[in-house]
Order: sequence, then C-alpha cells, then structure tokens
Amino acid sequence: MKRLGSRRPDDQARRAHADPAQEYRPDLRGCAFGFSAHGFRGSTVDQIAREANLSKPNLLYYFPSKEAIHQHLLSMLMDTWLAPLRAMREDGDPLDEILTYMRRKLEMSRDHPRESRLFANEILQGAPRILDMLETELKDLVDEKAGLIAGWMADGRLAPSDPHHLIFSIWSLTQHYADFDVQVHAVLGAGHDNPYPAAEAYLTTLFTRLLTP
Amino acid sequence: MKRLGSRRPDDQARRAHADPAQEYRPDLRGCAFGFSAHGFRGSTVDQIAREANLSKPNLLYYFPSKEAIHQHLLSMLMDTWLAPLRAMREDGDPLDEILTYMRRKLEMSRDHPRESRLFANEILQGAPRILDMLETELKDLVDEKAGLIAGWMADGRLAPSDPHHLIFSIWSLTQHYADFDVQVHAVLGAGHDNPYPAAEAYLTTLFTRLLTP
DNA sequence: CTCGCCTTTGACCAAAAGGTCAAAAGGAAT
DNA sequence: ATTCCTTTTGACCTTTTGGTCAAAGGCGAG
Repeated sequence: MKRLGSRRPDDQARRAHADPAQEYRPDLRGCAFGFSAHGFRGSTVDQIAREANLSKPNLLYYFPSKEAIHQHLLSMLMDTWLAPLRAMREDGDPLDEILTYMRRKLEMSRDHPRESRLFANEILQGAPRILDMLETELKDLVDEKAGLIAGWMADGRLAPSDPHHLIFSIWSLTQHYADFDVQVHAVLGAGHDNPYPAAEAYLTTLFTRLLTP
Repeated sequence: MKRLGSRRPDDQARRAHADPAQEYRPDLRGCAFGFSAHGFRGSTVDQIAREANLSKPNLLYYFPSKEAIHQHLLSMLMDTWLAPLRAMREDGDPLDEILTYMRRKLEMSRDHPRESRLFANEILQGAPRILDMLETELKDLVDEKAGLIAGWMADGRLAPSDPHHLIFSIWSLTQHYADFDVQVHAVLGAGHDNPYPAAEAYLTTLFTRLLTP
C-alpha cells in the first residue's frame, strides 16, 4: 500500500506549493479508474491518492482540489481522444478514411475503456468541466471534418448522408463497447469473452453499406 | 419548499414502517433527475426528497435506504425501456419492424432523456444493481428477438449481418442523443435546437441501407 | 556538516450525508 | 370526543470526505 523511496522524476525541474505554474505533476494516467467507475462525486480523494501511490495530502500538494484532478485527467484525455479524427486526411480514399477512423475508435474502446467511461461520465453529467472545449475545440474539429466528408459526398465518392450525424454515429457505436461493456457481456453471455472481432465486422459492413455510392 | 395538506392517495390501502410489502409508495417518477444527473453517489437523499416534495425522514419511511430508492427507480424504468423491443412482431415487414423499433427508441431518448441517463449511469458503473436483470430478463429477450431477425435474414428478407450487434447498434445510436445530449448540442452549435429530425432521417437511411437485401 | 528548499505525511477539522427516533399531526371508526 | 393507526417531521447521531497544517524527511550546494 505504501510507496518506498522517492518518486521525483530524475531530471526535471520542479517546484510547487505556492507555484501556480507547476512544472512537475505526478502521472495520474493510471488513476482514471476511480472517476470512471463512480463518477466525479462517487470517487474519493483518498481512493485516487491510493491508486496513484500517494498520500492524500501529497496528492493535494500537486493539485489544489479534487476538481483540479478531475479536470487534469479530462484534458489529458481529450487530446488522445481527438487524435484519430484529426488523422482523417483529405487525400485518402474516402471510405477507407472513415473505416480507419471507426476502427481506431473501436480500438480505443477496447484498449482504454476506463478513459472512455471517464469521458462518458462527464458528458452524462452535463459536461460542466469541459463544455468550453466541446463548444470550441471539438466543434471546430468536427465542423472541419464534416466539411471534408460533405465534399466527398458532393463529388459522388460517398453516398450522401448527414456528415455530423455520421460522426456522432461513429462515436456512439464504438464507445458503446467500452461504456456499456457490462451490458454487452451480459447479453452475449458466457463464451463470448471478446465481442470486438464481431463488432468490427458488423460496423465495417454497416458503414460500407451506408457510404458506398 | 414545504408541502401542504395530506399526500395520501385517495383510495388505496396503505401501511408501512414495519411492513415489508408496502402497498403504497410515493411516486418518484419525477425524481429520476437527481440520480441521472449526478449518478448514485452524486445525488443526496435530501435532494431526492426535495424533488419528491417529501421530508427526508418521510422518504426513508417508504424506502429503507437510498439504495432501495435507486433500485426502485431502476426497475420501474426497465419495463418501459424494454417495451419497444418486446413489441417487435414476427408477422410484420422485417425492415419496417426494425425501423419502427429504432424510431420508438429514438422517441424515448427525446422524451425521457433523464431516464435514459439514469440507466446509462448504472451501466457505466458496472450495473451493480441490475446485473441480474441484464443477464436474465434482458438477455432472454434479446436472444429471442435476435433469433427472429436471424430468421428474416436466413429467409433473404433482410441482408445478413450480426443480429445481436444490430440490436446493440440501435441502442447506442438512439440513446446517444439522450445521454450525450450536451455534446450533440455543443457540436451542432446554436441554431440546431432540435437534432431529432435529422437524426431520424440519418438513422433511417443507415438501417435501410444496411438491411435492404 | 549544515543550511535552505522541496516533498511527504500523520493528525486534525468542518461540512456533508445517510440514517434514526421520539414525538406530533391526520384521519376514520366508534 | 376518544381511540387507534398511519403518516410526517425536527432534532440528532455517526460516518465519510474534501481539505489544512505543522512537523518531519530528503537532497543538493556551499
């Protein structure tokens, strides 16, 4: 339960406490679990500290409050989360670009379900801490990529449909396998430990049929 | 803040406190908000009581604990939630039956978003209180309807794809508009107050293209 | 070694929250 | 009106929890 030895990074300037722009912060990547499993109010600072191998006061030495910890995790997450969409290129094959995006998101659900749930929890609760980001950064990115897709459709390279809702559908379909994981397993029952291969096949068919002109 | 007058139902036998099989319980339907907005641990008994126009001790007179309140809401919800799937009939037109199911679920997202979020919250957190139901009642129903769909596909009346994942996709796509409501609005931006007409059109196209043989 | 600075923690605090209880308030039958 | 039963509530208790603090523990520079 207790850590041994110093956890300071080897070669990184650091100072804190009265410093608003801290340069070193403990890596909380492994601690998404608390918030993702119980939501913001459901997880306790003690718990998070334990997961991070820190004492509670020590954790609060690096972050001014529980809120700040949550926000930190969330914003760290956002970049990772948007990367696959950012990677959609105009000069690829349209269907391929979209299927690749879908597959990347599905992999993220499979490999980082807790992060997905952390995000889902925040949105479910009205996104109080990241609404700004959604309305600016996310909206801009989606608008851009939706424009790209609309272009492909206008050129007849994809069958026409609503690009924004297309993106929503990729999000919901892929994240479902992380966020509703328990339900998926309960319904599929024993003997279907890994639903992802079937999910990928299904989703590939789905989007191929939707988008093939 | 305070209620006036008696809240007893006019003509219903009732007794409680030491009675395990209470016949009267206050209607908490309007109180899904608390749990749906903040999750189980995020909402307080005081809050729920206030929403139900009861004092806290009075609420705890009808329900033995916060857990029991949550469970009550959840099980009340489950039936409503499954009704549309139950309504899928073998003797209809296959595509029509599925599109109708999808539309009903979408209407539920539009008209009862808080209930959808309450359910989503529970699943996100590992469904500790309803896992049983998922593994029995829900699984059985889904297996039955998946069989029905598989039959339609075998008969060539629908294009083949995985029936279980088809059902998952209907759930995720429709519930997305309730659960991730804030995100949908943030991304669509002002001037798109009501995303549902476009969502319905998009989803109709999606499933029509997937399933038309 | 010692000084000064950053880091870590045990002990503590105040507020919030789940739950209890005894007493008060209705209401119907007699 | 009295009695009996159910319903309602203010006050209270205990536990949990976010957050503080003063003191102790490194660690490098001189």
